[in-house]
Amino acid sequence: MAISAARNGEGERDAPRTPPPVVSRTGPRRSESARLAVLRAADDLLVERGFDGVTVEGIAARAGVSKQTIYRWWKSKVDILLDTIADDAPEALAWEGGRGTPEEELKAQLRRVADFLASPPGQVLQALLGHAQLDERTARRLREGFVREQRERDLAGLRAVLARHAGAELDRETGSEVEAATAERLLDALLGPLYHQVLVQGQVPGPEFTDAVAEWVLELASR
Amino acid sequence: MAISAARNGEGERDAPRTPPPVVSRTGPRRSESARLAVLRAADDLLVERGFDGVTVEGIAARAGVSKQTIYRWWKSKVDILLDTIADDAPEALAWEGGRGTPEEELKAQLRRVADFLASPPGQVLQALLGHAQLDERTARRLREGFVREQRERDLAGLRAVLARHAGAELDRETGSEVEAATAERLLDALLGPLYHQVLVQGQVPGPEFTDAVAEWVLELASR
Amino acid sequence: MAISAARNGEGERDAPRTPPPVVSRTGPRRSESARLAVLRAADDLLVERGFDGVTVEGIAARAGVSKQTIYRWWKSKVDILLDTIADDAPEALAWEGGRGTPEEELKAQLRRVADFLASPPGQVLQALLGHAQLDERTARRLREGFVREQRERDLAGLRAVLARHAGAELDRETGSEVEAATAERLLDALLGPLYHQVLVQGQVPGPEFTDAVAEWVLELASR
Amino acid sequence: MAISAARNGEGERDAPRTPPPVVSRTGPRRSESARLAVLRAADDLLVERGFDGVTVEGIAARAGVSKQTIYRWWKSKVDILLDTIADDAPEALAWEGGRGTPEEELKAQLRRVADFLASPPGQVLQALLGHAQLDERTARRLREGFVREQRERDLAGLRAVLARHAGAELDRETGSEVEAATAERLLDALLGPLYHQVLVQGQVPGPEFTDAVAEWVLELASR
DNA sequence: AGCTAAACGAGACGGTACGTCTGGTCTTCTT
DNA sequence: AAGAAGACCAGACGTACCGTCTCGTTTAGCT
Repeated sequence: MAISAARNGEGERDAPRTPPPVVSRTGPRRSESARLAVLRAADDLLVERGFDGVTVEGIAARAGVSKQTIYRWWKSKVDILLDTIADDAPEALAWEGGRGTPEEELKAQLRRVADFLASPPGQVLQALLGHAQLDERTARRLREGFVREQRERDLAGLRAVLARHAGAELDRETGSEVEAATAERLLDALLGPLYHQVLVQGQVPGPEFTDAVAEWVLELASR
Repeated sequence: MAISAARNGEGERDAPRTPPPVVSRTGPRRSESARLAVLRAADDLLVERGFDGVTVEGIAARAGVSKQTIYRWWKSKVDILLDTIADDAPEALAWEGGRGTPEEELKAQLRRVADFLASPPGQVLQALLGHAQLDERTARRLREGFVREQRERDLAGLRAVLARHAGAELDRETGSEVEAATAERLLDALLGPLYHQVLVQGQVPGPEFTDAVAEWVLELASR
Repeated sequence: MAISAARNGEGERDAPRTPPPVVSRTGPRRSESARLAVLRAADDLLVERGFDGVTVEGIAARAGVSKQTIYRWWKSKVDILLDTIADDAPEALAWEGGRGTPEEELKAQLRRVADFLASPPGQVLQALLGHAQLDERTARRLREGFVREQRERDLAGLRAVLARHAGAELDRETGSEVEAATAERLLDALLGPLYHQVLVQGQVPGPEFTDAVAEWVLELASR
Repeated sequence: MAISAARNGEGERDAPRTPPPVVSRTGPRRSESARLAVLRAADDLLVERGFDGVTVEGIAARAGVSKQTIYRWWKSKVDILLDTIADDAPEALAWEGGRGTPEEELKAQLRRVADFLASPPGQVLQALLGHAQLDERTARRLREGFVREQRERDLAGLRAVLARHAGAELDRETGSEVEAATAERLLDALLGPLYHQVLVQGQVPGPEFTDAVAEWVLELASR
């Protein structure tokens, strides 16, 4: 729900970010096939050769597109990679509300995040998170864009689950809604260990890890 | 304790990893002042201009040293940065056992980690963790070196604290020693949220955050 | 006289060289204002910024015309410049027969050539002659077009002057008409030093230079 | 004679024009083989593909040298071409004093110039003269360098021939030395027609042309 | 008064070369 | 032998124009 709303709000967002042309204009429109070929090529190169193996020239060559076409629409290879996750990540990381018990849902969601991080788009995200440590501009764009949006989706999803969880546990009490600051910290408790494993230890943990973390978070949520 | 032992074992480790020259030799020895100037210059440049602003040529220029001298002793700028944290991090991240209650000690330790991450050597570590996402070689060297060693120190420290905590809570029970796998997960629960804040959200959280996390970990440890 | 004939024959020559449309047609005709704006812009740019400063895009921008409009009517910027001199040069370089003595006429003509070379259209010619050294296609078009035609006009003009000169000198002799090959060489003797000064030495010589050359040519013509 | 003197004065001139290093310096010296490979490649490319076919990248590729090495020593491809003629032209255009009669010597010299212009280095000169019409910087460098120096050599050579010619004609008269300004103009009369043919008409004339011009110049020199 | 075809503006696109930058390696001289 | 100096190959960077190619819009003449 939150997701489809979000999708509505950003449907064309990966297309040129210029505001809709107020005056009618003439001439050819941006080539959608070129755009997709570039995103595809960047993604492939990153998985195949790693971040340093992604070069604008390499993308251009593999996408069958000229360098200038890339520079017309993107400022850097980082911009391109940001677009690829903007295309792929939101649906892969969407909360699927209301399937099974809260515990089941939370475990499923955390597994989904782990699976995503292991997938090609997830590798792109890892690389961008890495580059964000090295480059302030990348950091800002990533955090003000994807990270912030995803965090909002995650907060909404988590709070929904916790509300159901609290309701099921004691449906007579009043304090149904989780306090905002608490939800933030519980989200960190949920995602932190996973990202720590991935970014610091360099491995995507399996279900036994994510399931245990999910259980802990529910325990902590119950005080 | 564990730390000073580690220090003994790695005293010159940041110097060239070649085994000590067995046969006597002639000619000038490696210039220690050059080595320090290089490490210093690399650190300064990273803080001032960020990772991309650190170049071997730039380090050479600022350290008043020739490029070849750097390449003679280090393979890359990453090697240099690895050396700088090997010098600084272990003591900054050492567990100071037995001061106050277990809870106080755990909170203090987590604050110490946060403070370290905000300090110049911590920025170097952040940058290296970032670069490790982009470069397999860096990832291996960092994780097989500093990350592994620090994790061992952290595990030992955490288990000591938990033992004290368990003992204080119920000193009649048998299960004093925390199970290894559980300690690993509790360590992730302790450090994960902090690293997540730093690496993903891009901000070093304050004491209210780290204290809350430390409390949760103790809660979880008590089942 | 010969000139006006030539002008008749090439009046629209700078317009598209396509044969007149046999079938009747509809739609707008070529915009004369666009054509003039382009020629004007090209000329201005060449004088202001030199040959390399003349770009098709620059011409289009300054003329307020689209690139495609230029490429519809000209194949290259060289084509445009060729058109500008085809418009201007023939009259500026015309021989004005029968004013004063042969010597006066010859001197006046050579001064006129020098003046032309110093004028904006003359700079265009210099640039085209320069470019002809670098580009075979330009060389052919320039030499088969303007250069050949101008040479014919010059030969005719010179022979007329020499005929008058010979007649005045010894009007009893038979050999009035100058032999064709000789006239060619005398023309080279007349123009060569001037062009040499301009193209090799890089300066347009003054009247004392051109007058002396003209005198010499008359001397040589008298054997 | 004048030539060998000139050669002495410019022996290393094509090497880096920086003054001899006053302070002793260390490190590798400029690679002479790279320098020669570059000059050679530029010359070849010009003859094979024309001026526009000469690109810095193409030269680098053919010479087996990196672009940076070229840009370290030359500012542009024009600089490289200037060096190639500085290497080749002076000897090809040297006056060989005192062989045969003045007339024979003058004819031989003019033929030599024509032959040079038809040779590969002569094509380079043509191209540079062409480019000098298009680019002020090239013009200055060419004229202040090679053109000026060659003109001095030519003036000396011509004056020597004319002196012999005047002496042979009337060895009792006083006015042996030709006046400077006159020599300049006679040189223009000698070279002008040839360069005019080459640069404007686009063809290198044969001996019948150059011989006739040489004869005329001697005639004019005799008043 | 339409109809229709050309001319035109705007500008996206694949290319090619530019001149700059840094990375690592290697060579030469000095200490 | 270590070190300073710096030449060298390699290759990506981001820019500038090129000449070609759609697109819609505007404008004449012809029905």
